[in-house]
Amino acid sequence: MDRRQSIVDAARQSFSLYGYKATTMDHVAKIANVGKGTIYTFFSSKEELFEVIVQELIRNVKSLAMNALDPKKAFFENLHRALFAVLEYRQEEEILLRLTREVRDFGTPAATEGLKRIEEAILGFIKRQLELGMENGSILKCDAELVAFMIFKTYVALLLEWNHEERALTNEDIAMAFQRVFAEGLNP
Amino acid sequence: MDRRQSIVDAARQSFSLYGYKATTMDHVAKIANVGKGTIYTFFSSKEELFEVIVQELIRNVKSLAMNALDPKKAFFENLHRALFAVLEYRQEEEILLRLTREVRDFGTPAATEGLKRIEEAILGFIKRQLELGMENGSILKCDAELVAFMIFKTYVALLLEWNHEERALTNEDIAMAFQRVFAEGLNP
DNA sequence: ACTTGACCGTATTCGTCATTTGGTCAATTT
DNA sequence: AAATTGACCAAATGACGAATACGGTCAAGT
Repeated sequence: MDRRQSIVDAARQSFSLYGYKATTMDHVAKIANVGKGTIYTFFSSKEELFEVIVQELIRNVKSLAMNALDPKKAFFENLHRALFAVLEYRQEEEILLRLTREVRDFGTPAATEGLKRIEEAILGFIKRQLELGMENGSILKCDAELVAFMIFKTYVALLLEWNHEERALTNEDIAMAFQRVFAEGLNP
Repeated sequence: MDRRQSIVDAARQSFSLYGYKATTMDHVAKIANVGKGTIYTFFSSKEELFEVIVQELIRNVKSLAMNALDPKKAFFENLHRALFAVLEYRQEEEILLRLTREVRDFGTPAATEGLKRIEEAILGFIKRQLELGMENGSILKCDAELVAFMIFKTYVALLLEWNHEERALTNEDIAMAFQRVFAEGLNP
């Protein structure tokens, strides 16, 4: 295994366990079994190393979303499937949990920026699906950028902010609400 | 003017300027021109004093929402008018800005709880409007609690989190998006 | 009877010094 | 000659203890 990959793997591990701020380059070097200065032959800074990890996460998210789509299913069902897959990944991927907590607790600039980039990738995916949906007649014409934002924020709020203990939301609850509100609308 | 009201007014002023945490009872006493011990003849604790201010804010929010409704306008236009009024108030009322910032920066428990109570009052208003709308046939049957949550979270995200400098959102943009997505739906 | 502000235990803040960190580069290794 | 290392450095961060502040209390004063 080459050194660059060892360093990237070590960094991913450390960011996952300790977050961005508490990850030291000394520690990354030790995990990777290289001298600290060797890191700087591949990456100009801690931030650039983190950027590589963020790019990785973005690729994973996009891949997950694409793989959740099933050509035989309806537009909104697919959108729900993709979003659910992505947000489920976000709930399980250790490094994302870590970074989310760090941003919430400390507002670390690099972590904040990294998570923002990932969110933008998700929004971009939704926007493209909306545009495709309009082209092939699956949905009516709308402002794709704005609607993507609305859908995403609502979805995230449902998954992360809905806190009624007597009434937990199931995956089906969310899919149905999604269909009811965004697909069908509330007008008689 | 009675002492109790002086104390409440002084507290509102101090919470507005310094937030919950940095507001001291000594300072409130000085603004109100009373001895510190006098505060405790009316309120058993700092939290109880804060609670009175929160109740006030909730009353204001409810009143604003109700006053924005116009019987001659359509359901969603009214809902947008009420939400816009409430969130505009939230953007301008000094104490709410202060508390929001404090929760974001420090997560002060009392401030967090207070803002949550205000949010619940807004959600309650939306839910009631949805229920009334269903009763009089303005909207189709739906899960009022869940839909109120979705509408509110989307609205807040549009007002507070939409950050595209090349494309600021106007009141009309939001009203139209609201109508397009929640009222009409996206299905052909 | 009501009001006050000194007092108290606890919590918080602040200044200081010790330690750590990201990045550098001379020395060492390959 | 090229690649690697880890000691070093200035700046940043953290730990610690003393000083100060805070919410709540109540004896003294009005």
